[in-house]
Amino acid sequence: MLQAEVLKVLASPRRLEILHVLADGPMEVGRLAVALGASQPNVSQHLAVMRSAGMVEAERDGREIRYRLVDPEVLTACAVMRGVLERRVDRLARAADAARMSDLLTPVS
Amino acid sequence: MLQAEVLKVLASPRRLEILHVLADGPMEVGRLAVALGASQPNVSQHLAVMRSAGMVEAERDGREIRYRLVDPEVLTACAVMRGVLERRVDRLARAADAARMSDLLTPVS
DNA sequence: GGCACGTATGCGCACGTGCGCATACCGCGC
DNA sequence: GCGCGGTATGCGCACGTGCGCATACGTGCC
Repeated sequence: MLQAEVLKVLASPRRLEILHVLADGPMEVGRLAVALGASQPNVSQHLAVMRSAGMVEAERDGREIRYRLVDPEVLTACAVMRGVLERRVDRLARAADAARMSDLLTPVS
Repeated sequence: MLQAEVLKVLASPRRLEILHVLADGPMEVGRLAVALGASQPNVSQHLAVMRSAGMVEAERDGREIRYRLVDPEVLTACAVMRGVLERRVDRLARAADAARMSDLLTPVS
């Protein structure tokens, strides 16, 4: 399952944040670190992971290095995942409502 | 990032295999274990993870328990991921070709 | 009730990984 | 060359997690 490799890279809150920030356009490491409230080495490390996964590209600009998404399609995948998540939340909410309903019907359970 | 929770569940080779097997219809734990060549406790554990993530549902049938996908949309997400993966492989292949080309042009690098 | 089958759970271990920290590398300006 | 800002790398630790194994639970059958 090669997909697992891609998914492992995405299965990290920090990297997902990086992904969403880079969705609005390329950005340098330092600014990313500030935007995420994380340390620079940490961001750099995550970017290295995403880079070796072919998910982002690095481009040098003077002393700074700008990272950008290689395949914006990953955002589509994230959107689909978000849909799955939302439907799951809806189901949970509905289940909670149903539970409350049955509470009303049988107050002394 | 709630998405990370969903992605963590998917970021496992075994669970992806389970996902794809269940894509062809509900199945019992034992048959899943055989199909995957994994131990029954292991499969049961992964199913528990996917179940508490709201990804699969369990239905009792006699002594056996049949699991099925809750939201087939996750398969769509997997398909998108697969597309991302394939494009990545293509890029790598292209890069390899380019490298071979430059080797031909500059044999004594 | 006892038994066999299918499934779930608890435990221990090995391994991967995210983080902070210190530090090395690199390119620019003086 | 030297210092400085920007980035990458190495190290150690704490934590989560997948696995095998043994075992408990639950269900149908005799």
